[in-house]
Amino acid sequence: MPGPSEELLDVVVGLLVEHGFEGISIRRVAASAGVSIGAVQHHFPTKDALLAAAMARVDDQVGAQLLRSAQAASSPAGALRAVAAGLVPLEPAERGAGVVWLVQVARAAVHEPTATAYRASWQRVEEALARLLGAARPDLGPGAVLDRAAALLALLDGLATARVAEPGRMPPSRARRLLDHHLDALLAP
Amino acid sequence: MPGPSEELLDVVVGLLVEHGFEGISIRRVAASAGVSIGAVQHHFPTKDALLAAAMARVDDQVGAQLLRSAQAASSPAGALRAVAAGLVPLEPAERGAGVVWLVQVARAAVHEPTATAYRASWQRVEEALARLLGAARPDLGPGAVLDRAAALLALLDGLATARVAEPGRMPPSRARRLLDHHLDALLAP
DNA sequence: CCCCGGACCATACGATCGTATGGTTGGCTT
DNA sequence: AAGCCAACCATACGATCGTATGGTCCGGGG
Repeated sequence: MPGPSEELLDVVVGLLVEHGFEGISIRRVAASAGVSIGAVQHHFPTKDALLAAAMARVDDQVGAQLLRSAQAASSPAGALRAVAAGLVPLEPAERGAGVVWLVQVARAAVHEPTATAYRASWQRVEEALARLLGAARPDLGPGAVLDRAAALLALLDGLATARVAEPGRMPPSRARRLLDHHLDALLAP
Repeated sequence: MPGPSEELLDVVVGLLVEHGFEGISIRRVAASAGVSIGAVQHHFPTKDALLAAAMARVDDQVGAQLLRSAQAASSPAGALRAVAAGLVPLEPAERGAGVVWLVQVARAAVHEPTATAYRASWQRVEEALARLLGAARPDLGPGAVLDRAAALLALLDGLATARVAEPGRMPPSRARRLLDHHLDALLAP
């Protein structure tokens, strides 16, 4: 059961998905959560702290979800496929997570504190992908594994971007097909 | 020679690169351009019109640049390579265009007018890539051409995102290597 | 029983925002 | 010379912003 702070963060995430960073204000968060301005201030001293906590929360949730799906797989190749699929908002219900990722990475381009957090998170993602790919393709050298993991991550980011911003051009079926095609070629001996 | 409106738009783009959409206000644009608030209002009636015009301007500039580099190539494969390289901010000097693209696509996720303009633009980009790829690989069926063009565009978007938000993890040399590797495999018979 | 600290609220302050209004140039046309 | 129009400016209005301040409520430990 989430505490009151977590409920506030979920409200922030909801507003972030709907209106982006520009649409977020302490007053709106308070109103949307049904509390007063002071309540928000009580849990998070400044707006920056509130936004940072909200982004850290979704980061943790996504990371935990990826870890779970990877551990549920029976082979490194299966785990790689699961993690890759988890990084692209294929279903419309996953669009929220994709929007949060997109507005966060755009903020990282112009806001240094956001950038440091994002870089650390995505560095870990690339390393995880490389680890799984190295286990699934023991014939590849370590340099090739790193580069192909980075290329895979770039494709995943691009698919996520298209899914979020252009769902018409990139419907779920197409995203899935492009992802599977790339993974098939990547995992072929 | 750019008129006063274009100078204002260039100022907007500069602020966009430095601070994103959140850092843009009529007053800041006016101050940064060395004119009054009323001057900005005279050329663009509202803030939305100003932002839309600024994004349309960079869109036109990028499109013209891509068209030029494609026409300068001597083969469809060369044109494809040129267009692909032009869509990724490889050099640090091109980072500005990448930042504008990233903040624009993030805004498209939460702002419908931005989304419609972005979708139209990127739809044209995918079609151009597919046309060049179809000419370079006549052995491919039209469906395969479309899908591989979309996968290439996703990779380019992901590389651009990483170049802008994580220049440490994705230095120019690595982005170029990943791009060339993908294009080599794509253009191989 | 007291009281104390965390959770929450009401309100206020100064700053900044987008936009509206009306006036002032300065060059060009007729 | 007269007038017109685009370009530009100074200022003002109401709204919203982030944050600070001081109070109220209430459940658990002394």
